[in-house]
Amino acid sequence: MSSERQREIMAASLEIISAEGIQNLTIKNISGRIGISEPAIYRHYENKISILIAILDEFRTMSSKLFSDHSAGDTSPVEKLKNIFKGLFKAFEKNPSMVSVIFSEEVFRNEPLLRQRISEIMEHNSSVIRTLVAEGQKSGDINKTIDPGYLTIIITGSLRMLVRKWQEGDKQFNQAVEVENLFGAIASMIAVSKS
Amino acid sequence: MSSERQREIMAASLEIISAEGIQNLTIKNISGRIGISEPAIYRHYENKISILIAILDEFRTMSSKLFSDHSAGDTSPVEKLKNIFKGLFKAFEKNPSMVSVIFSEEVFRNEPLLRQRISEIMEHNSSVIRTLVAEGQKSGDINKTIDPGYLTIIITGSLRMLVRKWQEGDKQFNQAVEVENLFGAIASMIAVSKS
Amino acid sequence: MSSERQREIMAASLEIISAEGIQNLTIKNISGRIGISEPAIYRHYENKISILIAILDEFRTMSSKLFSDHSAGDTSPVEKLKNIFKGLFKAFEKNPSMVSVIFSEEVFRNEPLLRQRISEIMEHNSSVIRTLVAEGQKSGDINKTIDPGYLTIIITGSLRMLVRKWQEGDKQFNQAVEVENLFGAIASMIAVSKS
Amino acid sequence: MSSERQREIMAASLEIISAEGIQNLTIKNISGRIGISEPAIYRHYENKISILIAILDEFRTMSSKLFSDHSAGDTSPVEKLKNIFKGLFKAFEKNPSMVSVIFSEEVFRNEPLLRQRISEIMEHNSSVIRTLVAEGQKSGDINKTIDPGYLTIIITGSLRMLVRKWQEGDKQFNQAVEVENLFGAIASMIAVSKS
DNA sequence: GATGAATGAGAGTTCATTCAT
DNA sequence: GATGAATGAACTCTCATTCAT
Repeated sequence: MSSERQREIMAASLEIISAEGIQNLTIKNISGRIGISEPAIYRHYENKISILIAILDEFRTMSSKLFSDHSAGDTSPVEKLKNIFKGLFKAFEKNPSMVSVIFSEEVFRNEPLLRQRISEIMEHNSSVIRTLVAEGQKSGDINKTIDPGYLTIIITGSLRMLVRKWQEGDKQFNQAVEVENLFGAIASMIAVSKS
Repeated sequence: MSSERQREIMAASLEIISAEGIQNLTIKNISGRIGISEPAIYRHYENKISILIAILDEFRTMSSKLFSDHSAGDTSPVEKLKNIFKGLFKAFEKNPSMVSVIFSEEVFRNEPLLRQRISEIMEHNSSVIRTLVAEGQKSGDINKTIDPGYLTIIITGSLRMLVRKWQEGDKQFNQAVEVENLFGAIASMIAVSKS
Repeated sequence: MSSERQREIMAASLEIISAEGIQNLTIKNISGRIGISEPAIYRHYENKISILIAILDEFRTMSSKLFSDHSAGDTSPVEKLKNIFKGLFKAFEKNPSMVSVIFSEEVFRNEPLLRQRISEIMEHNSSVIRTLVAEGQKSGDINKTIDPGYLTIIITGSLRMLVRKWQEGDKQFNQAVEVENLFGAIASMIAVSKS
Repeated sequence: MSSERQREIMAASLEIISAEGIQNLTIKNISGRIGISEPAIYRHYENKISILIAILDEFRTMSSKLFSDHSAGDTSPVEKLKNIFKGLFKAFEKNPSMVSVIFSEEVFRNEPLLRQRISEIMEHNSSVIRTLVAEGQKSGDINKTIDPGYLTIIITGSLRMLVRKWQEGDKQFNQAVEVENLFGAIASMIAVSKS
């Protein structure tokens, strides 16, 4: 679907977002990084917003795939949640600039198309988690007394906060271990007490 | 400390951030909203960044006061956490634009002074929560098996996610109830199981 | 004639010109240096140009006094010229910012009042020198074959170049010696060869 | 090396400097004179300083060529000096705005890049003159008793003063004759007295 | 596909000066 | 005498985008 040049443009954009912040994502910077002229960009994308839409769409595809992949199989819902967590973090590690995009909602505020895309992604991911939570409560793995809606907020919020901390600390900490630990903490909290 | 005009500029800025997004926070917009000329702004603030710093500093004062107020007293640590949650939300309700500022980290990325301020606020708030968590574990109110660091991530992350949802949904939901419920969920999860 | 404040303003202006260049001579800088408000300046001078006019007028008085002082007496014309040179340099040393003013013609170009003042000063000084040269030629101290007009250009140009070099080198060299030497060179060149 | 537009911009800048003074050299004025928009300038020069640097660099090239051209050949050093004088004045006559640039040191004071360029040009020209003076003294054409350093100051200073006078008088006098005469005066002063 | 040149709109900021107090 | 507040005009520079080639 995307031409080579389009992928190049998306990659350059992500690099810029990651290295210099989304505020520095200008057509000039993108074209400069690729080594083409500014107008050349417009041969491949209608305008700047389209580039970001393309990036978000790719992120959507990736994250959607990740969520459905890991929510399938016959492991327990809790195990599935953990795998989603880990998968997501692995994806961020491979493409750290994605994090900046996801956290740039405020920047996109006046761009309905971008805003909507981000909402959709969040919504979709949330719903997968909510489903897994419900499943877990049904199967008796997750404490039934907790409202699944709030539990979803807690889980997604925790995950997001960890991502933020990772990003803030210049991506230095061993995220595999941290995810495992954070998830372990959540798991132990929501597990049915076996006394 | 702040002159009347300075407060007016801060208010106008917050209104703009809230209504049109931080991207539209321009000197022209600020001065236009107040009804003065653009250069007049510079009589009261050295530059645009200083305005944002002033706003963040006010937020810091407010939130710091809120956190220390509610972390005092002789109620249980869990109760204190709940009060902090509720107080914070009340503050946001009173000044909804503050939320936009807090979530604009990505926009401030290249402004060390702003970045630092936000970090400080977050760090301080986190540390208060961590202390309360530790207290709660010591007193036997909070489950000792959960690592206090991760628990803090979970609590702050959940809170943040709720704020985000509130903002996204155009601040329509009854946040008092939502906070109560979300916190109830967390509380039940971290409570020592009394079986 | 000048009030204390006026002198203070002139002094501050000269300090700024000397330290930061005439481009940085702003009402804000002047008032800041004195420790008064900007409008206060306008109580003492009609506008910025008036300040510079006052400075130039003072320079005119000083330099005019210096030229007439040294061109009197019963020493030889050449000796008088030397004393003028030395006196001028001594004045610059005492008030180095005057040099910047004198060399700022280009900046004053669009200010007829300033331009004229500078011209007058130069013209007057030139004419004194021309007179002394003529005297010297009459008395037989200076070679008669050289045109007094060109000789004046040579003398004033040399002096100016030395001032420039002094200024460029951050006023470090021993100007007393340099003036003496430069003038010695000129003197030997224009002296009537006594062979 | 310079594109047509770049040369056009340089020319317009020089015209402005010459006609309205360097203080009126604004991007708006430059673009207005050429008949393009202000931002268009930035396609051709990074910023305003770059334009001035380009101008100074061209002046450097021109003057350096002139100095080396005339300091070669088998005429006497004094003759060479004269030719340099005449060539320089011819260049100024062809491009009178160059004079304004050269005399704008005070304006450039806070621009290290420009300051340095001017210094380099002056330094280079001085050194060529100093060399010729030394040669002339060696060959017996110039009086050996005069220190070559001071003699260089005298020669360059005189030249500069003549340029200034020419500029001040609105470039009206016959500079060819004036240069010839001034140089004649200098030449007679430094010639070895043949008595 | 790509480029050089250009542009309208707008950004933040500075400056000399004025005016009511 | 002095000040706080304000302003019109100007300045340099950036940005997304367009168009002829």
